[in-house]
Formats: sequence, structure tokens, C-alpha cells
Amino acid sequence: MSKDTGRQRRLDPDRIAESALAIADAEGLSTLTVRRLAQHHGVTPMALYRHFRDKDELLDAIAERLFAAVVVPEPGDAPWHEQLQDLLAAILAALSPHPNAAGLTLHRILASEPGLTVAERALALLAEAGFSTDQAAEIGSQVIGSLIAIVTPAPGTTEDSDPEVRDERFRAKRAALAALSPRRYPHVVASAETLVHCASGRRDQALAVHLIVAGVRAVRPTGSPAAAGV
Amino acid sequence: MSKDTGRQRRLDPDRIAESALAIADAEGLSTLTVRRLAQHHGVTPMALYRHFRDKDELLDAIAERLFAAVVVPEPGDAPWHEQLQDLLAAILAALSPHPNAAGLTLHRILASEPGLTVAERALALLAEAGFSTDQAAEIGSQVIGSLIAIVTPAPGTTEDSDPEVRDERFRAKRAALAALSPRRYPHVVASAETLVHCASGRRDQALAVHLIVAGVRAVRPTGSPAAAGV
DNA sequence: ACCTGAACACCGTTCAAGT
DNA sequence: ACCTGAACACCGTTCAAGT
Repeated sequence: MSKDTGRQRRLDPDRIAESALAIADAEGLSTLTVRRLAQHHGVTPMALYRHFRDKDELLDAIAERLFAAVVVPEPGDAPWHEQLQDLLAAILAALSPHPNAAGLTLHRILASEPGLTVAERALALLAEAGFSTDQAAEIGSQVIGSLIAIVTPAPGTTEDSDPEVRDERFRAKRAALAALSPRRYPHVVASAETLVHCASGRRDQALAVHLIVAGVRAVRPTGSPAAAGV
Repeated sequence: MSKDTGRQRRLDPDRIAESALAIADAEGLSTLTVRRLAQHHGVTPMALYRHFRDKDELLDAIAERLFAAVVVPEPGDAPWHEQLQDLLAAILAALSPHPNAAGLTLHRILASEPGLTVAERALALLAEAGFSTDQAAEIGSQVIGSLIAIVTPAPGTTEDSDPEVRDERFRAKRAALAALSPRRYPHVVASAETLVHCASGRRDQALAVHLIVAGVRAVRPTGSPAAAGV
């Protein structure tokens, strides 16, 4: 084994953020503590503070990783709304493997280079659609927020590693809804099964993206812009 | 002073939840601790556990208060989408005075009577629109999530009581965006001002509701239902 | 430069008592 | 029935040392 092969410090920001995300994925964001993370690296809690100023900066790094995983589609000739749909699908594809951590991205998209790349592409498409810069900012913020809402499950649904505990809570929730008065809450009782599914993150993502894009198209200013796209 | 006038225990769940919401409003959800809440009532932390099983049940009570503040419009003769728009506006009106606590409602709408009342009305309108029970559940979940996204500001924007500290952070964020390369992020830089406004919760709520309702209308099944509404 | 160890000021929560 | 007091097992973070 030569000395320069695999030469790297035990700790670096990337490896720390990676393992932090893994912990959040496996056991929930609330179990991700500095002390637990340090223990996972066989190190004192304070060792991590050489690489992150505080815990919030660690969470920033996780959000950055999530945005970096978005495969932003190249600008093409398709209508703006099709390209927007593809971009939203790409964001969802990056976030949905990490439901416990996805919420971190909500207010951090402008705080890292990968996030800015995603935001820039979205705003460009909205400008192409004919929205003013202000409208594009408003709508872009709303759209990213809706996307996070799609992917973020109720706390405690993904966090328990024991599938029995999860299933138990699942059944309990369904039973609670089924026990409601069908006279007072007929639609809630009728939709109980699907509502519980939605609460645990198993949403129809294609429908949700469709709904978002359709909404954006509908509020588009009527005067058609110089750019392409129906 | 007669004995039966104003006779009530120092602590009861309603008063506790009320003051808890006030603390969250004033100084942020992260400063709402059991110990701080107890101190506010001049009582030992454990005294609160006579009225709430744990902190999560306290948060449930706050969410219930928020849903209870929604003035659900009476069913009327207007088209379903107008009634839906009014319902969403009513929810927004109840949540937006409490941006720091609004996020609590996301996954708790089915956990209290006032929340169920709101959910039932929304599902009824979606059924009237012609959606199946499953579709209505999917779409209703998505809509409530988007609403929360409208009202929830970036953490730290409302939490600091000092307006100087808030303004300072505000300026810092705007400056950071303005300092970006206009070649790489032209649209982000152009929208910087509005993006920062949106991040701090000052969204165009009417536009957002319009976008949501328009999206719901667009994904509506084409075969028009027996019920009224264009 | 990178990590340790002890300490500080907090958390939510349990348990056994008090009145 | 309602509240207290002490304690437990945690937090994030500071500071002063170690190598």
C-alpha cells in the first residue's frame, strides 16, 4: 500500500453530510444529532465543529446534496410547460428517496450553488412563459413549496425502523378515521384509506405535478410572449 | 367576591394552548419549550403534564386552535371552484396571523374535530366537482400542503423580536443574491428582491390561491358530474 | 491542523412525594 | 385532584488543552 493512495482525512464536510443524510433517511431527522453523528464517525462531537460552524450549516450541506442530485434537464425546443413539468419531475426524483430530509430544502434553495442552478432554470422557464420577474419569483416560490409538500410525509411514518410499529400506527390512524360519524364526515370516512396513504407520503406524484403545472399555465398572462410555447 | 365567580383552575388545556401559541407567535416555535411555558404560568414544568400527555399533544392542541379559527363558509349555490376558493381563503385568513405555528397544521388536519370539519368541506366540494373519493383525497392533501407552503416563512424571519436583527438578515440575504454572477444566474439576480420577500412569508396570497384552484380545475375529469358547477 | 475532555446551559420526561 | 422537587438521559455549544 503506497502512502498516497486513499490518502484523506477521516473527516471532511462531504463525508459528514453524506452520513448525516443516511441517518436522517434511516431513522428520521429528529434522531440526527451532532453527538450521534460524531459517534458514527468514531469521534468526539466537537471534532465536527472543525468542518461546520454549527448544526444549521450541517443541515445546509444536506440540502445542498439533495439539490446536487437533481438532474436538471437541458433547455430544449419543447413548450415551456412541458419543460417545467420535466424539471419538477427531476426535482421530485431527487427528493423522494429522502422524505425525512426533503423538508430541509424548502428555504435553502437560494443558499447553495446546486439549488441556485435549479432555481435559475425554473425562473427562466417562467420568464419564457411570459411572466414578469416578480410574478416568476412569486410563482416559483409557490411551486417549490408545493413540491416539498408532495414529498414530505407525516412525521413518524418513515422514522421508525420497525415496520411493525409503523404498520401499527398506520392501522390505528385508519381505524380512527373509520370510527368517525359517517353522518358528520361522510367524505372523510369514504376517503379514509387514501387519506392515510397520502399522509404517509405515498402520493400520486404525477397527478400532483400535473396539478401544479396546470395551475401555472392557468394564471399565465394572456398576452402571449415573443418566446415559443403555446 | 363570591366564591363561585371566576372559579377556575389556574391551568387548563385551553389556556395552556393559547399561551403556547402566543409564545410561538412572538418568539418562534423553537423557543416554545415545556419549561418556558410552565414558567410563563408560574408553575413547575411537570404541572403541565397533568393536562397534556406529552409535548406532541400540546402541539396538537395548538393546531386544533388554528383550525378552529377557520370560518368555514356555508355551502352555497356558487360553482364548486368559487366555493373552494372561498374555503382556501378562509383557511389562509386563519393561518396567516400565526406563520410560526402554521406548519403544525400540515399533518394534523385529521386529528381534531375542527380540522375534520375543514377537511370534510374541502372533500365535499371536490366530490361536487366530479372527482372520485380517491382523487379527492389526493388532491385535497396536495392543496392543504400547498396552502401551508404559502404561509410558512423561512425560519428566523418572524422569530426575532428585534426588528433590527431581522432587517439586518434581510439585507444580508438580498446582498448575497445581488452579488451572484448575472451571467450564470440572470433570472435569480433579476428576481432577487421578490424572492427574498417570498422567503420571508410576504407572498401574494391571492395569486397563490388562484394558482391552486386553477390547477384543481384543470385536472378535473372531463365528464361533467350530475351536480352543479361549470 | 485536527482532535479531545470537561463543562455550561439547556431539553423532554420519569418517579416518588407532597397537599 | 393538582402540583412540587429531584433526578435521568439527553441536547448544542464554549473553552482550554492536547498532539
